Amino acid sequence: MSVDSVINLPQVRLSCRDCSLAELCLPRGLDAQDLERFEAVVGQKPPLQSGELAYHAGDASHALYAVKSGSLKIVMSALDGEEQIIGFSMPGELFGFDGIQNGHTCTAVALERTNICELPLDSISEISKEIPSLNRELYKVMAHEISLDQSMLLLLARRNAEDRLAAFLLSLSQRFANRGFSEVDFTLSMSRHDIANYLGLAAETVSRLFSRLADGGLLAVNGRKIKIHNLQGLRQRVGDCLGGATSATAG
Amino acid sequence: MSVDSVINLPQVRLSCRDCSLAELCLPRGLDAQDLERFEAVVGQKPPLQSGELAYHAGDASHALYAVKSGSLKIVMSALDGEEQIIGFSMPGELFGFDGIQNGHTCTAVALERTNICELPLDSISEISKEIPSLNRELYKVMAHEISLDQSMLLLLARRNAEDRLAAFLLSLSQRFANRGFSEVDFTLSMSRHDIANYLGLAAETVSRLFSRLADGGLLAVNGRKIKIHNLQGLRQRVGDCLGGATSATAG
DNA sequence: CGTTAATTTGATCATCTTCAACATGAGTGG
DNA sequence: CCACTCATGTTGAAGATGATCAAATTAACG
Repeated sequence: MSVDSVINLPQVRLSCRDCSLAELCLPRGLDAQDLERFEAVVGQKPPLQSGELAYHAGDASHALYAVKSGSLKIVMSALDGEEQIIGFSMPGELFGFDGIQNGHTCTAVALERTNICELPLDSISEISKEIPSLNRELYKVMAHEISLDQSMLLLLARRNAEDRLAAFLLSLSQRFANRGFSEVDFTLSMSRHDIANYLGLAAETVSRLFSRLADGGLLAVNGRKIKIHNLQGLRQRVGDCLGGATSATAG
Repeated sequence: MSVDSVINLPQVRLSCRDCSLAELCLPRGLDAQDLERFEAVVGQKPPLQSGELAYHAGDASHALYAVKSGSLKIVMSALDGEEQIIGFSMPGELFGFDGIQNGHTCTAVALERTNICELPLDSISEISKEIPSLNRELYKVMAHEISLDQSMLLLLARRNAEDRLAAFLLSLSQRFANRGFSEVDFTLSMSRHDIANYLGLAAETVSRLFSRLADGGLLAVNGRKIKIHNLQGLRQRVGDCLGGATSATAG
């Protein structure tokens, strides 16, 4: 799972140029010169242990974050204590968009040992004035986030449990593939309970659906280890549901 | 319902300064001088009749839009033809954020006779370089859109049918109030079918829920005319669900 | 005023939730 | 190395919520 490409010293400046995720991350649109200026404002946070928070709902939001290794869940809490997982963030993905206005509306929880880069909003805002392509890229990333959330609305409102899980697995598969990992053979970093919450289902239902998909020969499940045997079949089962939904940036 | 404050000539330049919705709309953060520059790039489209489109999924996206009067639904289509209403846009609200990147992912349909202002992306991008407060405001509006979509995810994933409808009505009530209309007495511009689609329910269920809420004495329903008798009670019924969810900008 | 669309209401059915019991597995301490 | 515990996951059975099908009623509009 580890995608670290640098030694993880807390708070060191780090080079996006040397980062294996640069093609997926915010600076993907920048030329060498602008990239250098961009790097100068990027900080690295100490690694998060599983269960630790990158930020908490209610915190003032002073930065965006990029996942360098590991993964997180982005959780929105209702006033009555009910929680909803809004998305999962994987290496190369940005998170922290929730409540750029009035402080965070979500909490970001590491699902495993996780390294993140910090992009202070002030600095970003400052340099994006002078780097139009960065400004454009930021808009794009936010518009993308909107599209993903909206695809997720369609999934929750119109699809049954099995379609939702299949779409979720396909999304993960796609995201692993984009990062150079196997698209048919991966390990989930989130619990059944987290998957269920994300998909608006009960954990028991998710468990049953995994069994059913496995019985159907589409995939093999061993705890959190997934082997997709029939990617094409899985795609067909999802139907033509989604135009690529289920989160690639979140928060 | 009509909030027109100028005569509706197609494509005329119009004054945001004279618009009764200025406080709700994008230019709310601008001083007099910047407002003038902003106005210069705003165009007005010919009024849309009920059922007409502001844009269609697949169209290149070359503008953001603001509702001047009337209302629209923002609809996302899955490849298999299934449709999901992502939000409803009311006067003073912006829409058209879907697919700023690769063309629109949604279709915007007028629910009644509707006037909209057009903010060409090129011009916006141009002048926002020179008006930092406009740039900031744009980010805020998009971040707000993300928060709303995410609150909607919580609503769809975790709340039952009655809570969803109550939350929807409260959201409308709030938005009418913000626009100077009664918060307890208003007319829906969307059909039961549209409401049901938006809330991930069947139209029959929505109809039954209206009856049930009316039987409970919380409100009176007469077709699309709603009279809320017990706003506080409605709020309690929704519980502490939402931090203000259910769409104020969409698309 | 007649025709069509929208809405309401009823009855039945399916999906998914809930409750409960059991299995598995990692981690701890004897 | 094994027993114990707590967390996580699986499976079964019953029940509830909301969907679907069907029919009746009302509203909208030319």
